[in-house]
Amino acid sequence: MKSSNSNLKIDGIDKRILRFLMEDARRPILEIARNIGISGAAIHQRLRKLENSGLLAGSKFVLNPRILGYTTLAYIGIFLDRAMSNPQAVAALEKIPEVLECHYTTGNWSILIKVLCKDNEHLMHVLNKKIQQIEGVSRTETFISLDQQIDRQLKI
Amino acid sequence: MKSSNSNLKIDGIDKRILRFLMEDARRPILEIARNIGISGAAIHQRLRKLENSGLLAGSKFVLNPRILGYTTLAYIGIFLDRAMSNPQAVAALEKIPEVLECHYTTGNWSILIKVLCKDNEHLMHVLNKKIQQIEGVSRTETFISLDQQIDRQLKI
DNA sequence: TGTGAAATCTTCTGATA
DNA sequence: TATCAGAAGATTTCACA
Repeated sequence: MKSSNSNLKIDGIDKRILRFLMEDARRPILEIARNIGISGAAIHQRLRKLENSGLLAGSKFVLNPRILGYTTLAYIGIFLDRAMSNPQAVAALEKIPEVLECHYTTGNWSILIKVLCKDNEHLMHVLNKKIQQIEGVSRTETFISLDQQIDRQLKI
Repeated sequence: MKSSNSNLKIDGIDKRILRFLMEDARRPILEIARNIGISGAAIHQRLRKLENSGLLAGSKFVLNPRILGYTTLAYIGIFLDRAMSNPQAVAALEKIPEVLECHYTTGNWSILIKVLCKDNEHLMHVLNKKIQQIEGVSRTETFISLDQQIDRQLKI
């Protein structure tokens, strides 16, 4: 639960810097500086401020899973028997590499997970041989993403 | 639908390079080179190959939304009246900045979306005043993420 | 696929307006 | 918060094993 105490004020220049870097983390600071019209040192200083504030949570290379043959994305709602088994269930899910996200949620299920598989057969295998085998898992509901239309970050 | 024709072969060195950069996109190539024990030029060459293959889909700065006061993450299943209204519904969802993901899915709903809001009140507002107002939306089911336990990319 | 070397550009820091 | 300037380091390309 990373959070910060700093009374963060981000102005329009901070936003422009962040928008550049949210699109391409490797964009040189000097290039952004030339675009915005201030010095590289100023951007450097602002980025340090933003980092200290905790707003900058890091940077990532993004892979296209299709190139590796991963074409089936699904969300799975999981019903657990007892509240007791939750942390163990999460620990078991963490060991399954196909599980990319895991949320405790309000509503019908105890847990909602996002899984990425090569194809439907692979998804079936993960469901039947891995997820259903976890102690405490009583029932699951699967929603396959037929097409992802939006994928973005918080707008700043 | 980005995809590629290249017959991609990634070896152990490619994987090590990618693992470094998936964790921190701004890690200098030369530093990775020293870690792995090959020259910077070789890494440079491999990265170009990986980029041409389409596997590298870019890089992103990651923000911590909590710092900006966004603490409520939710998934919302949407029932649409007619299949006809789907593209219009997606177009309308795209205009709502709180909507970060949108999937056509199998199962009960037509669409599953992920929304990020400041708090429950903000979420209520987005639900009642924005999402429910979209033509064709008949009913929604909301699942608030109480705690996200896993958040990662495809393991390579 | 790999390397070293050279040119160019970037990052980072410190002094200062 | 901004600037400039300099040192250290990174990127990129090329000729070649």
